[in-house]
Amino acid sequence: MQKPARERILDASHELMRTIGLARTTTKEIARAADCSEAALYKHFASKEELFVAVLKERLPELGPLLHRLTADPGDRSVEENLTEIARQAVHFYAESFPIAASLYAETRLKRRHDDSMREMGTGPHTPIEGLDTYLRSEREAGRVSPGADTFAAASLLLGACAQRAFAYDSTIGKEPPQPVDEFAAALARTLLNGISRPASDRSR
Amino acid sequence: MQKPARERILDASHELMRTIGLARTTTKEIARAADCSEAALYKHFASKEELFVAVLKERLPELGPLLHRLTADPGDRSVEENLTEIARQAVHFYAESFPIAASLYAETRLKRRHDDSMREMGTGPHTPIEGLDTYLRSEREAGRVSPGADTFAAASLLLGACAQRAFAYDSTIGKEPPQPVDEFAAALARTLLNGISRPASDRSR
DNA sequence: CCAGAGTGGGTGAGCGTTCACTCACCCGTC
DNA sequence: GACGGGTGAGTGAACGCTCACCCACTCTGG
Repeated sequence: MQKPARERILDASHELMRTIGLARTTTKEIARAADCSEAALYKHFASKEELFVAVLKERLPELGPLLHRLTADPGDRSVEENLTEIARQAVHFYAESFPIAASLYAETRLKRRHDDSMREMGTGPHTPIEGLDTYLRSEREAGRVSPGADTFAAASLLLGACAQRAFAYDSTIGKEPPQPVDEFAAALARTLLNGISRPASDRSR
Repeated sequence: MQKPARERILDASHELMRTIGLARTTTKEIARAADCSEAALYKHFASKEELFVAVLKERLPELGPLLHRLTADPGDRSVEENLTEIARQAVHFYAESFPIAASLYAETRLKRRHDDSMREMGTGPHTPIEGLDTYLRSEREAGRVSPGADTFAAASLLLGACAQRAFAYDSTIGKEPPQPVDEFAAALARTLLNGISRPASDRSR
């Protein structure tokens, strides 16, 4: 036996939730994947629901650190480079966490418990947006972003696009995605910065 | 009895899926809500899974019509007004359809069936993006959008933000949303059009 | 004209299966 | 000898689904 059983159980649950879905992730399947008995699950977790809450709390990745780092120290990269990097990370983050987070909608009881535990920790699905909002505000104060910019709207746009990609294009599994991640991220950052309206100086044409 | 049983069953299933979640929507609950026997369900649908597929196909709203209408005839409203209206509709669309669509991730078998039936109909979660992309391209050709604009990125940004709002802020039920829908939609459209970078003419300050 | 067969929509009871969970018991380590 | 960590064999409940049967209505042949 390699890792301690608790870790193996969490890993196995996480993997099953991602692949066969929350509903089909039964105690029997978890036990088989974690190479232990069903009874062993209950030595480590009081109930299946508590096991799931633990998976959500201990296995889902976070986007916060990157955003905090950039806010604290924007570095010498341009805003566009920073936004591109954020978009790249966000695409990965949502691709990994979205399927599991989404499946909570099938079990509203479990979802409520998870929401509560999130609220206690002062976090939730809205915190990446607020983190990016904060970063953009600091760039605005540094004069690297337009003074009139709506930073919350901008944060919603960028992260929304990344999250949407996770579920709008996973049904097309097998086919390649419409655009490589790097290209997609760069296009988002560029478009968000420049806007799409015809420049005023160009209106006469 | 009012409406035909088939309709009552579809309505009841739809309502239950929204409120208590896909997993807790059992045949017994559906029968009770539709005011008929469990056996009656199977007179109208071959299996529970087929019933769900029917609900998804016949009860989920669509965003396509608005987008096609605007593409065919942009009308005399400005691009910003049109984008604001699209964002408003999209927020409602996603708020209604997202919880159910998301819960499919809990049942990957069912999700695959739904994906297949979507593919046959030539539609899916990516079609609103493509529809908006088409609309923006037509505006670009009409010269009302910057020639260099990446219309796909822009479409991803706008609709992504609307979809994200549906799940990033529904765990905060009880509290009011961070921003009224109309205001949010207007801010998104404005930000997307103008961008957030400091204007070139302003770089000297 | 009308007996009677067929049909669409409905039911109550209950089938087999699977689920989350428990219990009595076991074994190596302080 | 207490105890943390593990097991195999269950348990009751809940699930999706089926079965035999029922009723109201429509069609049809003598």
